[in-house]
Amino acid sequence: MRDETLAPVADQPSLAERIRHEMDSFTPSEKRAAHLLLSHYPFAGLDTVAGFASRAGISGPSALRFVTRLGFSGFPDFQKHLREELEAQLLSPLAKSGPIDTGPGASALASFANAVIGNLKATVENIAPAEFDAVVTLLSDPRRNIHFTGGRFTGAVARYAESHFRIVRSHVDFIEGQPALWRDRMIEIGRKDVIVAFDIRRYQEDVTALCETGAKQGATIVLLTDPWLSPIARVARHVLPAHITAPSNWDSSAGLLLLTEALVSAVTKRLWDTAKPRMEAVERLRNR
Amino acid sequence: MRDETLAPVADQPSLAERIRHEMDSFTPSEKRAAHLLLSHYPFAGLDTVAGFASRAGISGPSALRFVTRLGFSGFPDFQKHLREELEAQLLSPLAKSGPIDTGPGASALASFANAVIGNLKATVENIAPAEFDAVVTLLSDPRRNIHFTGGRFTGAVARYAESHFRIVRSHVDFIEGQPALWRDRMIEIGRKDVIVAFDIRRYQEDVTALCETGAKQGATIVLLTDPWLSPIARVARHVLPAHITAPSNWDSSAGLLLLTEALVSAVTKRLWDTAKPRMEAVERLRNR
DNA sequence: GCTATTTTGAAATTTCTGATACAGCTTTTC
DNA sequence: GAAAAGCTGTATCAGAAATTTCAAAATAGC
Repeated sequence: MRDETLAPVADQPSLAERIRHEMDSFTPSEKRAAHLLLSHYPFAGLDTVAGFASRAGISGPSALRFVTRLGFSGFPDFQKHLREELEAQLLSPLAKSGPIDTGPGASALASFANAVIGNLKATVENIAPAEFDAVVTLLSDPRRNIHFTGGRFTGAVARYAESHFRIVRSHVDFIEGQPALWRDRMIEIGRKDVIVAFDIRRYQEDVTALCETGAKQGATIVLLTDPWLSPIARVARHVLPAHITAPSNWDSSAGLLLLTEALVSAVTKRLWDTAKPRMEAVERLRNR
Repeated sequence: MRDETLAPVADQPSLAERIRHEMDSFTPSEKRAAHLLLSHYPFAGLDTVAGFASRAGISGPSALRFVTRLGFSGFPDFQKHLREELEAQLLSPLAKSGPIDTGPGASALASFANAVIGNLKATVENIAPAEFDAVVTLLSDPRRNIHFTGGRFTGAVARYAESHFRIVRSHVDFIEGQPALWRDRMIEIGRKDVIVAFDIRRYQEDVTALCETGAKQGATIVLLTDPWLSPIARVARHVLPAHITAPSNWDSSAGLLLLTEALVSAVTKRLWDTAKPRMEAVERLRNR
């Protein structure tokens, strides 16, 4: 575990923080429950057990075990805590530094930007540092092969990731989503491989199929998705959810890009001794 | 079709207001319920019927009658409304505007995110609304052909743009940066064409060459670049600069993505009458 | 590759909650 | 001051929700 930071603000450590810190000690279904709760904190937890469980993609009993593990005597006790925390938070004088430009005259660009910024904050706050670090460690392992893939829109983000990682380290490639293009490549996927998949709602079946096939062959799956979790979460070792809703007819991938860039940055630092010469070599090739 | 998420703006009068307004017409026990609810709004209402009733000093049935009178079909319905109202209020952009967590123990992800958010704000503030609108108008002209292109990293953002615009309107394509791949296509480029180029520092000569060739043949160039301006700016009609510095060995493209998504959003709205059927058609093809 | 351990969900069980019927009480009206 | 109308609470019930049990499935350990 890394930082032992106490409450960043004045209030007592919220349940959300505790969950983030304990994230890596959770079982897979507990992690799912935790992700759901954190991504819609704390409202997801105010649902019924059955509702919460089904939204998290787990069974009722697993949801119960999750709250028991957090130290509550039962689901009602858990909900009571959430309500009280929420009330305390809402009644506290929230320091609200204003957004860029409020008011009806705000330009379309400015209000769109505000929404995106809100997404980025929510995304960061809902990701456990331990989970992020675990992914950094995984992607920094030079003995692993890293494969990036994504859906029709997220594919571009996957490419963006690949174009950076390709320079930082070796054994990096991009896999097109369409099954016809990866079927034959899968024979080489095994325990040494890591598949980093980008998949947000209107989840794509072909990407899911790719990950399921990979997982079956022993590959480690890292998933960057939305708070509702792509079905790939079922087979993923690590899940990093990003908020994507925007005042638009389209979802925003800015959160995914943020995570991607943060991962690139962290892995580059971690592998600096080997990454630096590689980056210099690339520069030399470009400048000739 | 995806659901049309509207901006979370001017919400209807909250339940609290309605209760205050109708207070006079309540029976004595209804007034007790109302007072409790208003004095601990809305948390008191999230309790069980029995809990709410006993705190209000009334019986269960009276509490039920109270919520029925407010127009809800039952207690669960009433609670659902309260939760939704609360969530909408808490998640409104205002609540998310301070910096994330600036302490020394802040995670790497959080401080990276703060830098990116700073970039987004700076980007928005340095772009003239008129310039942005002009680009929207240009990209909304159905008689124009739109070509997207970009460098080794920004190319992914250009692809992202293309994959959205391709659905919203026709005559959209992506041009690979390498001259060998576009030389022959340039013969078709002329006055009716728009080239949208993404280019940030370590400016790529091949992208510059593409734009210069296009400009010479009468195409309109739109450039998304960094504040130091790619050389393409000399031939560009419109320039949208984005801040890109981050606490990393790499630049951040988040500002470019923000501009891209804002453009997609604005053009989609502008062309809604024709974009909607196109989007529906794409959905239908995907779902077969 | 097999066993021991952990994790998980379907089904059964228990608890509790929201809803209702009805009788007593209070207030209003003539 | 009596009857009618309205309001309220007790007792009860039906249904839903939380919880427990237990066997299957997955995982880890050797």
